[in-house]
Amino acid sequence: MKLSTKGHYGLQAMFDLAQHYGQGPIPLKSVAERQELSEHYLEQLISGLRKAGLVKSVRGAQGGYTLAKEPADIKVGDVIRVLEGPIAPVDCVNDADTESCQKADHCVTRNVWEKVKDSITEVLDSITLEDMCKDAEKARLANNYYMYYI
Amino acid sequence: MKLSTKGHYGLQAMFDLAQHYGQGPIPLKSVAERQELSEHYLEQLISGLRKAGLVKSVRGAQGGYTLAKEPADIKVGDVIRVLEGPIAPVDCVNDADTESCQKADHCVTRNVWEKVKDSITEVLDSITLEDMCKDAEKARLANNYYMYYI
DNA sequence: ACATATCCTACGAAAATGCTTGGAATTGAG
DNA sequence: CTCAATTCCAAGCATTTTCGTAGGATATGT
Repeated sequence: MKLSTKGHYGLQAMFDLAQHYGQGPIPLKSVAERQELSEHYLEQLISGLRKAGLVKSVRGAQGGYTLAKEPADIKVGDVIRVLEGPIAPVDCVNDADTESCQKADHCVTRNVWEKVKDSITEVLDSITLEDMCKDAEKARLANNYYMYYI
Repeated sequence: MKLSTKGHYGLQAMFDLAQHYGQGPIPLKSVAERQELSEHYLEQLISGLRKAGLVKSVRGAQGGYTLAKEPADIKVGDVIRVLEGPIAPVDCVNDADTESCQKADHCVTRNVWEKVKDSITEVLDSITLEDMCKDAEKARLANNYYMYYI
């Protein structure tokens, strides 16, 4: 039940873009530096996100990437589905899968994975990039408070 | 976010043992046949479950495996943790991981994975093998009903 | 004695992962 | 116009993981 680095790093990158939303195109180099990730590898990940319509790119000098929609309109689930494929612990609970298990109707273990799938989906689709930015801001304020009074 | 076949097949095997609980040791060969899995491969999976104390074995002719506890006392989460390792989409939300991310305290993406972890754990630990057996029985009855009246 | 089992170790093919490499195309700034 | 910054694209590649298979040793009821 592990996420690959695609989903892991990719969400970090999208969060970074969300934090700089409205500041024009952000070069991937700066994202990679802040998030301490390989720029070339990030490039591959963000390529998929662009094709999926989640980010927009501006080529050439002073170019970079921006979110294609407002942070409030991008769910973590949207990002993860692009980078990791369908959210489904086993193939037989993947709706898009044509040749799923014949026993599907009366398969009890399948029911377990269906519940897990629903549960993960619920969490990922309930969090937007804006939510994450607000969390970050809260954490920042809490940290300042701490530093000031101790 | 995929489960490996270890967790997938392993849970099927445990469910099979649960359905035959109280009938003495069940040879792996019969489990493998019913669940349509490789016996040799299942052997490796159940070996881990035995070492973890979830199943007991009886060697020799007329031997086999039985659950070490009642189906009601074995949670799906127990089985999955043995077969798949800690339930944690990324390492930095794995409590057992010593060298987790330094930024842990103020990492916003980490919070997302923490929520996902909690959500999966909640589901897997809320279902016991007995629950699965009851579901199977319900499905069986519903199916008979259907076959009888149509 | 023998058939039926568990137990154990090792091997191995195939796929996925996590990048790196190298270069082409685009474009704003000097 | 030139140059540096940047996206875009395709391929390669080492490592790890996955998903088993193979072969045999050990135990035990009949």
